[in-house]
Amino acid sequence: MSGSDLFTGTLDLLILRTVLGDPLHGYAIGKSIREGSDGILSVEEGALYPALHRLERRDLLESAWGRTDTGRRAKFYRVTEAGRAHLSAESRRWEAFSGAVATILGETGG
Amino acid sequence: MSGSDLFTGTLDLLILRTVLGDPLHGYAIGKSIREGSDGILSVEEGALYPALHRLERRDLLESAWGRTDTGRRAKFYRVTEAGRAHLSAESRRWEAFSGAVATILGETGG
DNA sequence: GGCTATACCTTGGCCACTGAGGTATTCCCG
DNA sequence: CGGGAATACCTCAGTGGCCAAGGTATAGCC
Repeated sequence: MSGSDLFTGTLDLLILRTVLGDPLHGYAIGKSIREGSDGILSVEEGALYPALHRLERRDLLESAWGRTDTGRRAKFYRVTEAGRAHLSAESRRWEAFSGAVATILGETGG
Repeated sequence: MSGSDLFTGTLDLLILRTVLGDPLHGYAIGKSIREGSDGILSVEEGALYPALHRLERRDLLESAWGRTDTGRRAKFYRVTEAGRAHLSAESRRWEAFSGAVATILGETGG
C-alpha cells in the first residue's frame, strides 16, 4: 500500500462497472474511473492492462479491436453475461464488506 | 483474493481501531473484528500476527505480556500516539476511497 | 519538426493474504 | 483423570495484485 493506490481487490469491480454501459477501450476505462471519482481512484496502467487481460481470460470481459472517435486503433471491452453476474455478486460482497468496515470504524461515533 | 478474505489493506485500520479503547491481545483482536462485523470480516491468524508485528515495528502499536481474565499468558497491544494519528489519517483515506467506489458502482442506480 | 496526449503492452520487485503447519496451556465433559 | 476443544502464540511457502519504470506507435497541434 504505497499511499495513493487502490485498496487491492476493487479494481476488477470498478472496471466491470465502468464497462457495463457502452463498451470502452482500456485507456478510456482508466480515465473514466479516475475522473468519475474526482481523482481519488487513480488506476496505474501497470495494474489496468493486466486486470483487463485477467478479466478476459476469465470470460468476464470480451474484447474487439476498433477505432476511437479520433481514428485511433484501440481495444474495446464488453461485459459478458458471466461478467454481469460476477459484477452483481461482487458488488453485494463489496457492500457487505465496506458496511462492516464502517461499522467497526464508527463504533463509539469517533 | 481468494473469495472470503478482506480487501487487502484494511486490516491495519481495523486492528488500530479495535485496540483504540482498552488494550487487547492478538487473539481477542481477531475475535472482536469477526464478531463486531457479524462474521463478515474474518481475520486469518496468518494475517493477524504479521500485521500486529508490522504495526509494532512501525511504532503504531506497543505490546506487553500479561494475563487474560482466565489466567492465560497473552500479549496485549496498545495504540501509540503515532498510531492514533495514523488511524485518523487512514480512516479519512478509507472514507474517501469507499465513497469513491460507491459513487462509481452506484452510477445509474444499479 | 517536435512535443503532448492517446493507446497499447511487459517486466521486476514488493508485500499482504491464505492455508497449513507448529507449540503450549486451560477448560470442560464424561 | 483422560481427551478433545478452545485459547493463545507463532512461522513459512505459495499466490497474486499492485507500483514504478520501461517500451512501442500514432494522432493532433503549433
